[in-house]
Amino acid sequence: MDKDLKASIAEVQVFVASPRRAVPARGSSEVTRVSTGCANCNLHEICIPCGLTGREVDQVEELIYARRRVKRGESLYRAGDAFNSLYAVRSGFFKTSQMLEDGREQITAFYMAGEIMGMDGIGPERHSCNAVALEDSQACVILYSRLEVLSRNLPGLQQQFHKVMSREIAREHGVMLLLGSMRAEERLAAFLLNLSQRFAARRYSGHEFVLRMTREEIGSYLGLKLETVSRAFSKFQEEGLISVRHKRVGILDATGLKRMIGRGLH
Amino acid sequence: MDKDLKASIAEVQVFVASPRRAVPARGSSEVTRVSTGCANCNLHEICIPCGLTGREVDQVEELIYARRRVKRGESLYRAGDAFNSLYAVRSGFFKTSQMLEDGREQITAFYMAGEIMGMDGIGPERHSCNAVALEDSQACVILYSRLEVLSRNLPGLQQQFHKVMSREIAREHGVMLLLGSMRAEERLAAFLLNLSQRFAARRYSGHEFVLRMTREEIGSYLGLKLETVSRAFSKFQEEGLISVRHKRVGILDATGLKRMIGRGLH
DNA sequence: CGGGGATTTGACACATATCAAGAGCGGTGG
DNA sequence: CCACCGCTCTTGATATGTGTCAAATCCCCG
Repeated sequence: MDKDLKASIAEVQVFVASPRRAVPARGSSEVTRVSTGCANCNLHEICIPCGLTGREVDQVEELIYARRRVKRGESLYRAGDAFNSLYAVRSGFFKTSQMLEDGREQITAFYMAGEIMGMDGIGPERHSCNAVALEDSQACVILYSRLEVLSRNLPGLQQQFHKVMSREIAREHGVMLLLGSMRAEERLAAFLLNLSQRFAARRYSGHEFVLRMTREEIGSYLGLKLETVSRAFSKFQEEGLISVRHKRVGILDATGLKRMIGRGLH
Repeated sequence: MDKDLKASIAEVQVFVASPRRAVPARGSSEVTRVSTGCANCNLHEICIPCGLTGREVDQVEELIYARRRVKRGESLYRAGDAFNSLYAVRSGFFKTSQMLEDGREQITAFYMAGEIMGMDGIGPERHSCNAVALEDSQACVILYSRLEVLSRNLPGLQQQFHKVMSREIAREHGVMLLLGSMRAEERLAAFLLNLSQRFAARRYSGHEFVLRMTREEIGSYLGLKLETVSRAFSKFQEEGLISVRHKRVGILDATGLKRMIGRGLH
């Protein structure tokens, strides 16, 4: 039994008034009652409670049925699973991906702390992609049925939820622009700048960070092969735009990176 | 004054109880009060009212502030415009696109009757892409502020709206899969099958239809150049999968088209 | 400390882009 | 109603960006 699991057991507390039913554990991921609610969570400026008043945040906490620990490489949910809840990343890093029959995998997103996963499942009432942890992670389980009810009574929550969905749509538009009209180096530059920005928004360094995904996963997300990603990294390093050593990346010249996007050839 | 405009004026009726403010006309597009409400609209099985009871549909009609006529090539909204409403396509065909500084355009979607546009504007409270009519078209103006209020009181509407947003996210995942991991011919096959299906859902022929967009626009959507699109059309025709004559397309072998997707090379 | 996956780099292949020319069609105006 | 013009589409020849295959090195994880 590893230390994470021990910690998770120690953390079990009756926090939610009346959990309606059990959430099935998948793989070795573990389900725990939440001990720290949204009000104490340091992500409340980024996550669902963003913009809500203290009283409202207390109510929003009731949404969180439990928290799930997911170890590196394991699934939070899989394509085809029944849809019951959304997930907010509490800690760690996830990827979501779609598969083609022949095994080709397209990564559709990387999620970091405070971001919401699973919204594509609402329509079909079934998850349509796989969510896998890129490192040992935790996700808050947001029961969708409760979210529906609660957001009818809390306009602020309703608004925030709609904005979260809307931003997911807008984000994907950006990815479509990237995949449909940018060249390999532009794609990687856009990707690095995006990561940098998101780390900075979480008060981590936006200038120096560790990639949680492999070159192959970056390639899958960007519609490139891993060798092409690797070559682009090397080229950026030669040009003094970044420093790379395996997964450790330093952004040396963010302006230079921005300049390479959106100007066609050269 | 053309016949469409005359018709639009003839159509003006006080249908909505208290329009709060004028919707500014853009270009030569025209705003009219709606005469036929959602209950009579033949799209109610596809559009927002889908799944609602008759009573509920009556209430949903209050969402529709007006209808806008947009002529071919003109904008329904532009990137940067303040966001006030969503739009449901009443008739015709629209494209939405994102621009890069250097003028590259990525078409992010084609919308046909019953589909909802503009959801990416909710988060930023500003439209983030351009919506242009591909033929003379009409769109129902859904005031977002009313949608928020009404969906708090009509659970069915809330549910339907969330599903519409969710499906938009899922659709974009599909496009990302297409752009990120399919080859030119697979992309076109997927595109044609998708169009065919959507026409069929609207009781038009899914076997024979007229493309509303140019080869260049198809290419922009699929991340290809127009010549590549044209060549793929010709190849499909040679292989007996489809018939093409300019914008008129016949699907001769849907199974064959499906077979070419998702099997890697060849 | 050992082993296997991840990364880098090179050489070459191939899919798609680019450039170019001509044909077809549709809308407009005489 | 016909003829013209311009835009769209098709097709060919060539260029190029990225994929593919291969091998060596590096590290991280167990």
